[in-house]
Amino acid sequence: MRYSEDHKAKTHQRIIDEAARLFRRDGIGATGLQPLMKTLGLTHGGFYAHFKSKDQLVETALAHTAEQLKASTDEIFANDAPLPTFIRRYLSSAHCANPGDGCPLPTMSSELGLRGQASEITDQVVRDRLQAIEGSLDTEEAEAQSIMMISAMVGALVLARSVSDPQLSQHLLKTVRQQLLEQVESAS
Amino acid sequence: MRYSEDHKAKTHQRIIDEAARLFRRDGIGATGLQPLMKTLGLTHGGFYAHFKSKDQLVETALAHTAEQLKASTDEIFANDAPLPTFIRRYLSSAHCANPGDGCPLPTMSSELGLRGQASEITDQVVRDRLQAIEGSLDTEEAEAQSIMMISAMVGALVLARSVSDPQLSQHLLKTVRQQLLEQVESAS
DNA sequence: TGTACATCAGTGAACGCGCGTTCACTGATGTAC
DNA sequence: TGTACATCAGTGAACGCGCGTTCACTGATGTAC
Repeated sequence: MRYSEDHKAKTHQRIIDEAARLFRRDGIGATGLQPLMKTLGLTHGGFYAHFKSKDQLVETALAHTAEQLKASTDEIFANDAPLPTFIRRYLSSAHCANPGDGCPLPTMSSELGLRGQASEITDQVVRDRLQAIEGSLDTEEAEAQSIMMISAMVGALVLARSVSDPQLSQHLLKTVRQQLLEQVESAS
Repeated sequence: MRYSEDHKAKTHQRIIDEAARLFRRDGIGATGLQPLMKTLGLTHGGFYAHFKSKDQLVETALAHTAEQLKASTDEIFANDAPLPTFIRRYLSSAHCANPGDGCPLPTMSSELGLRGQASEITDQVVRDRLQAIEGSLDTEEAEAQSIMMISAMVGALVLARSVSDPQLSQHLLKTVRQQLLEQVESAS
């Protein structure tokens, strides 16, 4: 069957989008190409009309996630007083409950650390975020503070997702959220 | 071949120790029973003389890790001014470089979150740590501060292990270490 | 003390399964004449 | 306008591989007589 001109490009993008979701939600290793393609209503053989290998998809999907992340971060930081918004969103129950649509840092640490080329994308994500936060802090020690904030946010999300007690999970999120917001307020 | 009386118990423990290491280093899913047993100089079939299934090993190994962790934490917190020691050890280059011998929280978040029974062990690990830190803080807001500290430490380790640039990695660790140590000093 | 037997931790081939990957094939549509 | 052909995204069976698990077997040692 021959399709319309942009059909292949659309399918290509659908694969990337779904992969970016599943890699973050379930991990790279636990995401099979067969289930991935089935989710899109396709068969697994067709995958190789779009990508050379799973590894190539991983890199593409990671790059796509990084781009998306930068765009949404930049959007937040284009406004006034962006830091409280960023903190509230990052440490929201929604972000905690939907790792597939969120930040890849808390979920993919172990798998990212091992990959050579792909983990350079991680470096850029971390540096971009640090710069954005640092830029909106007027204090001395802005750099150290931005590192502390990012670390606390990533750690809080990791912990909130790891524990099985929902109350403990929410308590961790809420506490770090409030502490960081206070810190931002007192700094301005 | 029949072995000495405590031979089986020793092998049993060797399996648990190695599994606890590999689960933290490579993840549960990525750790195969065949390579695990081979590392111990055994064949894979013998595994089932010791455990009913891989799942049972996972639970046993996780419980063992939690116990070990509690023991080493308690040891640190039995001394005077334990917090600086704990912070320095947790955010050391050695801990960062050897996930297999360290805290399971930064590496196993995604895999732990999905497991029912096993993730209750995680709850206990988190609560134990919080209590230990909280107890050695004399300030008001000791609870909130201990949550912030744990989050920052876990997040810093996750980030330091995720990035590919060693300098960035060390910088993240060092900055969070110094910030937390200052915070502890100023609180006492 | 010497011999026959029981024990059972560990062996290694085999099982079904899902993985990533390959490949001969399909068939609706665009193009050539 | 009608027909023959080329295209190529997607199909689905098949590949080797490592996984978790099963099972008939081994053979050094302890026990019974």
